[in-house]
Amino acid sequence: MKLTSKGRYAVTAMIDIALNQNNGPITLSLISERQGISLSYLEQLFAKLKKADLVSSARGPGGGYRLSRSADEISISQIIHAVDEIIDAQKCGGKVNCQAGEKCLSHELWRDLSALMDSFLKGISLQSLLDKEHGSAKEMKEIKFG
Amino acid sequence: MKLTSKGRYAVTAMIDIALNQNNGPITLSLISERQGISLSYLEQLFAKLKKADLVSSARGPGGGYRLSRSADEISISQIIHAVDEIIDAQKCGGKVNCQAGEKCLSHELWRDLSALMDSFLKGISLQSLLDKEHGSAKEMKEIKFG
DNA sequence: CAATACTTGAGTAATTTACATGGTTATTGT
DNA sequence: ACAATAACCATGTAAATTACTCAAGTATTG
Repeated sequence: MKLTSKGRYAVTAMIDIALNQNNGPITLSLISERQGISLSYLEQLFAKLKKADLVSSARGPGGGYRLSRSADEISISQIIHAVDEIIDAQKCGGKVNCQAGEKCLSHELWRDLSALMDSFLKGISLQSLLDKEHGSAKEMKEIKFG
Repeated sequence: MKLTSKGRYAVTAMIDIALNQNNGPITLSLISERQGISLSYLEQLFAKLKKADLVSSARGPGGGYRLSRSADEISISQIIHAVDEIIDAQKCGGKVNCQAGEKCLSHELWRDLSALMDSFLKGISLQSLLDKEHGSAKEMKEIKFG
């Protein structure tokens, strides 16, 4: 779980598409203008978003990107994970015996927290963000430690 | 709201202290050895953690750091915020009129998400992490959009 | 007074971020 | 067929951030 401005750019772009895709596919040029993100950077991001099957593309005039699924089937977690690489929680492997040590305990606890945060973001869909009406309490009831 | 490996280091270090501070203050050298973080980097992080009043320090032999409050009064949110600077959600100010535009709408939605995420991490205390028994459902009931 | 350990600061290699540039391929309308 | 469009692809890079080294200073203990 990692959360940087890169993830913000991705989520922002996905929001832009979700809001405008009624009239057909959205070009990256349009998103670039509207959101103030460089075209080149958007290309990088959308290569990953496509690889993660969150958007589909159409070439040529009238082409662009659209969501590959309905907005309530796309979670914020998926978007973040598509573009932001994961924080390596264990560099334990190596000389140090890190099976029962203090080190691994802390790492384990961090991994728990990371999983918890991910579950949280899995419960928030792109659509619910747009609607501003995702009752988080309802969705959160399922989240527990493994 | 920002979340990088820097935040992970901070949380890990705080966990280390919480687990060991019974016998008195914990030195950064110890944390450095146990967690595999460089002393110099820990010094940077703990300067901020102290500034945020999450730890208190004692100099000289037998000195070190301890939590400035009980572990269940320190939230993960506080730790993260102490070391990780906030993502600038609005670069809208400038030439573009960004009061009602698409741009500001996306930014507003991101800010909502950010706030939601923060509320979530506010509900998780250092202690509950250690206990692995923070029923998130109970805590989450309060979280709603503004 | 010597050892400890926090405090402070300057400097730096490595990585990541965000962008620029210059192409190529596929699709559309004329 | 032929432009125009827009996704795709690759390389390069300035700026920022990360995580660290090194070197001093200051407060506390025994």
